[in-house]
Amino acid sequence: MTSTRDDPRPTKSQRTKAAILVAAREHFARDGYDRTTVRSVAAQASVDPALVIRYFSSKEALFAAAVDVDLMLPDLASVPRGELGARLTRHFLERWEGGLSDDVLVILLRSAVSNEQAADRLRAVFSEQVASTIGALAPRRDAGRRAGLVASQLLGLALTRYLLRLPGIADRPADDVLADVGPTIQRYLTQDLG
Amino acid sequence: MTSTRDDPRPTKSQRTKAAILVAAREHFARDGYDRTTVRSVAAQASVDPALVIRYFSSKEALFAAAVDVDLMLPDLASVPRGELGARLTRHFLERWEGGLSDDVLVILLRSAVSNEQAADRLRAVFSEQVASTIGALAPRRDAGRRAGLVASQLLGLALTRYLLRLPGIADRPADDVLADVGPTIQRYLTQDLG
DNA sequence: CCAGAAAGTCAACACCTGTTGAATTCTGGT
DNA sequence: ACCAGAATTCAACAGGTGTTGACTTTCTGG
Repeated sequence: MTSTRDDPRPTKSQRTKAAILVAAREHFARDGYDRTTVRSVAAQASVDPALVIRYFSSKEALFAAAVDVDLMLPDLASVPRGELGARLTRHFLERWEGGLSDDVLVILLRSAVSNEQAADRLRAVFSEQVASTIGALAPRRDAGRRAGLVASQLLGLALTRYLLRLPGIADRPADDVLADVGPTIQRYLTQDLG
Repeated sequence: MTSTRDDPRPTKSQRTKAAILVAAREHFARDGYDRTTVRSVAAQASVDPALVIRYFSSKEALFAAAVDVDLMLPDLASVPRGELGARLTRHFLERWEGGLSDDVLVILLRSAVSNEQAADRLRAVFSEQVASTIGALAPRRDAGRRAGLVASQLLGLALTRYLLRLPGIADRPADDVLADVGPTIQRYLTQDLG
């Protein structure tokens, strides 16, 4: 055996497993679930296709592993009520735009649109992370409604800006977009709803 | 020859061609471009796969034909300025929700996310139809910006409501959604922008 | 009634997919 | 230097894809 446990340096197989995961994220993000092939992921990780299956059992399981995500939403409870919209929107933009970011969000959105399993996953992330965070701010009765509205605007922003790259929204600086969209989110979070 | 022209009853081949198109729209809408197979479209149209190719040359061309769409945007010039948001949002919801509707919008959005050709097409529809309609209302300088914002919210609504079926937005009556989202669109269309 | 065009089918191709089990190479401990 | 066991590759499978060209059926005008 190479090491029983607590070896700080990851074992060889752990490292290639991680490399496969990185390559998989890149491909899933760029091409979506269907167009991503086990062979292309393997090639990019400089590895045999069979190894990908050996480590992850199947393409579906590889996807599930690639998309295990934490939105890292800020704690909105400590934010002044009047800045909620701007704060949440900025966080969202940074999470998408950050060069360091794993491409997990792109993967999830791109794949969820044509893959029911991915859609399940996204709905789960949404209700566990977004809806519950917002639930902490609003009366229970409104929480789902507000969360849905926020999601419709923020995911719409991601869709048009990062996936479709629509002119008029994709070609503007993040700060400008923030200034326009932030107030909408603020309204959805705090405004009286009929 | 069966008829030179202006025969009111479509010829046989025109009818099966149309049937293929209907089947194709249904499959592209439900499954997206990649998962839709020429064979399954042919089967649903009760026709040989080869015929699909014979009539449309290739799967890509079939897709292009299936997605040739007219948003049928209302003429916003005749709408009172204060009702623009509600009017445009209602039109949009009806266009998606209408049982009679061809599934063209679902197809376009679902496919555009993972298919660059479809994305081109959607950007074209957007700039030719949405951006120009809005351009008629706003100063040229703001038009692109407003159109982008409107698209981000309306496509986000479609995404979360019809494709992802997020709870909190998909399970509410259209009128409720209209009441919440309409004012946002109104703001994007008419409000002063910094 | 029948030639010829139109409409549609058949069988096959070349290629690509996820996945498998056996075979091979690599590596660390004694 | 040896060798167990981990790490990885090889070759192949069964099934599905878009597309093609030759063939057959169906229709129609003279």
